[in-house]
Amino acid sequence: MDHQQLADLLFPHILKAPADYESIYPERNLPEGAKVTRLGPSPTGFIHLGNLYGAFVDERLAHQSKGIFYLRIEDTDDKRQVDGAVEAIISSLDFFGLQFDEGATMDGEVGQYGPYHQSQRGEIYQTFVKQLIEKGMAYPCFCTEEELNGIREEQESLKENPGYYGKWAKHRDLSFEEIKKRLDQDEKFVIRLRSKGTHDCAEEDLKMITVEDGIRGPLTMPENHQDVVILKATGIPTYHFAHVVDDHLMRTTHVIRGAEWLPSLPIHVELFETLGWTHPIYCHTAQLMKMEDGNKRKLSKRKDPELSLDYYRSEGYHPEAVREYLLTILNSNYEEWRIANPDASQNSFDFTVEKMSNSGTLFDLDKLNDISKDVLVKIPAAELSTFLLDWADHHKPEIASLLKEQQSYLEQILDLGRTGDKPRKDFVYAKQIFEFISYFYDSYFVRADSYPENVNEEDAKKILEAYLDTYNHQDDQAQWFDKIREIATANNYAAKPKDFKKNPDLYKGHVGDVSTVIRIALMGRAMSPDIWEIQQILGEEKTKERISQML
RNA sequence: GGCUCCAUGGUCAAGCGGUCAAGACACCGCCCUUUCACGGCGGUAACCCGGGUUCGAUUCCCGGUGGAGUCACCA
Repeated sequence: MDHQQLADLLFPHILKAPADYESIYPERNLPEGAKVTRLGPSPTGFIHLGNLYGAFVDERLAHQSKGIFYLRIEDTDDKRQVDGAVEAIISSLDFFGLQFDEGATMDGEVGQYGPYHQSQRGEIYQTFVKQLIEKGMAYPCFCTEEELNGIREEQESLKENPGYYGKWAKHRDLSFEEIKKRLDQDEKFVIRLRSKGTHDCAEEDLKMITVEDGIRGPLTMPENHQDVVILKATGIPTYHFAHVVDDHLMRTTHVIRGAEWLPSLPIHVELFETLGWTHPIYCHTAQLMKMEDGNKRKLSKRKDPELSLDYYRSEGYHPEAVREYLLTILNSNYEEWRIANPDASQNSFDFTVEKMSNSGTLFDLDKLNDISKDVLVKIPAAELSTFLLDWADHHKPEIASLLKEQQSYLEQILDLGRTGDKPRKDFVYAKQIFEFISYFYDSYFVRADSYPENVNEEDAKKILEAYLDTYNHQDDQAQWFDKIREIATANNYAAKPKDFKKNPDLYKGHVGDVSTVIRIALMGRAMSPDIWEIQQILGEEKTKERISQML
């Protein structure tokens, strides 16, 4: 078989040679040790936490080493394109603070290694495919879907491994004439790799390959033996081939991807070898798991829409909190570092792949929430109010207008109890914050909690009546509290909790119960910041009104 | 089913041949406090099983078991 002749027959329009691309995309001129990473999403419009998790590693590795972090759109699957998906991806990542140095952007492409949309790189891939055909390392395959299904069924009934390889590779050795005849009949074809891998031998004779994974250390597995499709009938490459060509030509040094890619690693290794290139350092990250029916399960795009990035946006999680959470599950020593450096910037943490976990991490909302509290408590009220307003604008327009009417009122509210050395950590995410402070707004004020058990209706009324009678909005905090004590004593509640604890039989309760009654009358709930401070913000009129309503 | 990865408390996770097996979240208790929080202190709770190697295995090796992933002209 004259391979050159076949190559020209198959790809007459390809005139460039691989060497041309090597010079168009030369080695990058970067400082020693600089890492080049990439994010390669397929534009289905759906990004979830797992994508962000991986993207974070890419970003940290690149920027920590003064390297390059770029965005490449892997749109080789024409069936799964979604309009506006690229924009959605970029803006979503930007929201969480991830910026690309190169690649696809809102305003087109930036960088010398483009195009960065795989759909626009057809000629490049085909040039390398043509070269493989010239060398006899790849061949056209005309099998239809039905034929392929037939092969698989036969393999299944024979209990042989499924796939296109060895004797099952029907079109591996088609003659030039046969190929030409099929081409003349306009038959559709794909290009397959002619794998050099072994398969029909004893288990112990299987050739193994060892790849040093950046996270997992040495990985040993059987070499690839499948004649995988590298170019689809549409002339577009499969992921495998596009990955190898692009990451070589774009001079990627580290490929960070999920563990679901582990099984196809041998394919990629063979492809790199066949093309005569060295592969980048692979870092296979652990997958984000979810607990379901007592079992862990990989986060799934279809089943877990609540774990899409949009979920965190619409709930109003602060991007900084999500980053902080991701960092703590990404690097096991991050939490420790954070405790030692409470005010340091996240970027000053020395991120390493060695400290990454390689077993599946269960997504833990409790932990995220806890971290979020710590992050939000450090954000000044003015900034927090901007964040809240921005969230409301996008997700709760009716609340947005309400909040905007009195912005300084909002800031006072958000500042409550958050100053001093023991600030309250009441806030978790925007939606929750609004619910937490909703009693400041009449239209959202609800009475959710009831009086403490040891205070009966009658006493509650007496307490509130006395409170209203003696209420003076000008009282300072001490004066105000003295009055509460008097009311407590007058109704046989201990003025000090300790007195009550010493002699529980002498009292109906203690001054705390009295406070709780007032709190519930004013705020509708048993949990809130300091009552006196709230009253100062609420104003005299509204305070009295809420108390009166309960009489 | 083949191949691959993984295996320490409920969850995340230190550990890398000798430890009373860290820490964080959650939970419980106590303290502080006018209440609610915050904070402080303390507590419950773990090395999947079986063989080796070794003076000694959570740690190394082998075999089970369990969980996960993957076997497309999807990425």
